[in-house]
Amino acid sequence: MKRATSVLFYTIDKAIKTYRQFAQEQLKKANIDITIDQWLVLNTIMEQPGISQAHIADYAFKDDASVTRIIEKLVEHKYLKRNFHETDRRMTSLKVTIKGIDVIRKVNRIAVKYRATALKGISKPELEQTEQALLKIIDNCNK
Amino acid sequence: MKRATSVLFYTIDKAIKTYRQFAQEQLKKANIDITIDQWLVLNTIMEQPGISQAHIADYAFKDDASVTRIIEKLVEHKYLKRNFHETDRRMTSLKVTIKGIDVIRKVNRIAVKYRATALKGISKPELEQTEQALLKIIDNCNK
DNA sequence: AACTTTTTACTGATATATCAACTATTGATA
DNA sequence: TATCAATAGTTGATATATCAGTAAAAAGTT
Repeated sequence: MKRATSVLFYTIDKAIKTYRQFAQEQLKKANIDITIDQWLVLNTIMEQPGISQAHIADYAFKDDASVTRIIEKLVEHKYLKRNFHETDRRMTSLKVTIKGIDVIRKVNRIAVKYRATALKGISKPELEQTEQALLKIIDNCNK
Repeated sequence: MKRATSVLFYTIDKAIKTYRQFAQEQLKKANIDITIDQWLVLNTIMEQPGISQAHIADYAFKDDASVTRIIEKLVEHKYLKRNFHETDRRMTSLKVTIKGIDVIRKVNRIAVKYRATALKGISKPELEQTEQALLKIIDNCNK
């Protein structure tokens, strides 16, 4: 981990890992039995009912295979019900259960707080500039 | 993925994943048979001969267990030799092989380029501000 | 309608992350 | 020195990421 050009990527990596650990810890403390990634997928389905797994993958920036397996876990936990799609038999029909709705509510309540904690002391312009820089990196890597 | 506070973490996650994919792709194109994480560990040992696995974990921000397994892969690939430490028998003595030195050289040559590509169009002050914001997040999550 | 391409999802293999439990060794201390 | 605590590393279990390959269905084309 050296100077200037290389160190930023190291810091990005460390920041997201630290944040994830922090977030997961907050959920554990609140006795909420779900991983951050599972929540992300579940919440995506909640917000966009009828969404396909491929679109979940796009939206949550995950691999198709990961989405398939995360959905398996969500079904095991009874946060989600999976059925065949009525008109397109390639697709699955995904329905968040009452238990799933409940866990999302709980997570969201806590998430608002820990996100604020994680961003404390960073001004809005700074946040925006940071986001812009990251978007630029994403763009640069996609060419 | 909603407004203001939550979106940044999503962007951070996406940025580091996109960058990793991009970097890994560059190595593949150059026919270099090593993963980014393996390189990170190997390079750390190269730069700090005699370093313990625990310190590698700290330095590369990885889990102890991950370091153990990454080192296994590096030994399998013959990039690294592992022996018992002479004075402290709990520790391992890690030596980068000629083949290891060679692969590090190759990666470093390419890494300089792809890092520059990934950061193209972002000014030095912007980079520094971005880094500061990320460090602040890390700090906030560690309290 | 027959054929081809695309889409959707799943599966297998491998790599890494994370947490917890564990062994062996060393260091501290009573 | 006998005991206890700390350190270094490994291992197992589980979750996720990534890539490649595959099957089934749907959509497009001739």
